[in-house]
Amino acid sequence: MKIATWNVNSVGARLPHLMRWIQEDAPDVALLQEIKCVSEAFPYETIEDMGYNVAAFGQKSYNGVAILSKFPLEDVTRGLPTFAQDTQARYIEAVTNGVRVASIYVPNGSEVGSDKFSYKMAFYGALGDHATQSLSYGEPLVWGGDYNVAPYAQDMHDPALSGEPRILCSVEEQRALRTLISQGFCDGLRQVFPASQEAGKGLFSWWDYRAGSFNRNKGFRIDHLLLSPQASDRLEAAGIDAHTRGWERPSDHAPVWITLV
DNA sequence: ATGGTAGCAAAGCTA
Repeated sequence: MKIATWNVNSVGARLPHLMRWIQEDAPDVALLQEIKCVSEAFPYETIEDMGYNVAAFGQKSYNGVAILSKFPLEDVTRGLPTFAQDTQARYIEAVTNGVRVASIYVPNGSEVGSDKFSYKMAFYGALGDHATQSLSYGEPLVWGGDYNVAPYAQDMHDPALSGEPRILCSVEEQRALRTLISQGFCDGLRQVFPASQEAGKGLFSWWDYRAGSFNRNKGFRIDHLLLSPQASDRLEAAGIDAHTRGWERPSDHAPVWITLV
């Protein structure tokens, strides 16, 4: 069972890429972020014709998340249950083929110390509360998404940025993501590619559109798949489809995937 | 170096 997460940066603008990637990569489950459209505007027919069930939770112009699956989608939840006051579409959850999956778009945070940064930290707090509940059920759980944090120095093209007061890299953000993982998740990609080994170096999932970041491989690993123990026991393989970032008019993020036995 | 590019939507906001 292959489960992937991808921040597509507008499902409308990226539909040709999404279709090409689905055909080439054939994920069983795709967790999408930043669909940037209302739920009704999702290209359901196009994706359903490719053999997927779709559940979307969108909003106008910004944010928005979706789950695609070759298996039926059951028990769909839109919005973080522990963050009822949130007005932005950043979380959707469903059970598919016996695995409870979530597609998560953590706020970017803009600048460390800003109001948007406080919102990011509050979102992490709500995620932690929901994780406490979710992990208590002892189910296979895969939380995929754009967490907008590079948790360790090895997740940055320049390790010196780690802990610096800049967005994606700060001590506060790293603590928030590491604390979430410590509640009982495993970082799927790091499990397969330890940062201490050669294959674990230079694994990035996002490259800024500006300043030729991709061509210079100035990337960060901010998109993650977090697995409960019942999922990580079944972890077989993992990877990042970085080549999609080299396609014409790409998303600034690349798909991250795992397979479960 | 406070730039640089992309998407939405129609000027500025968000990333």
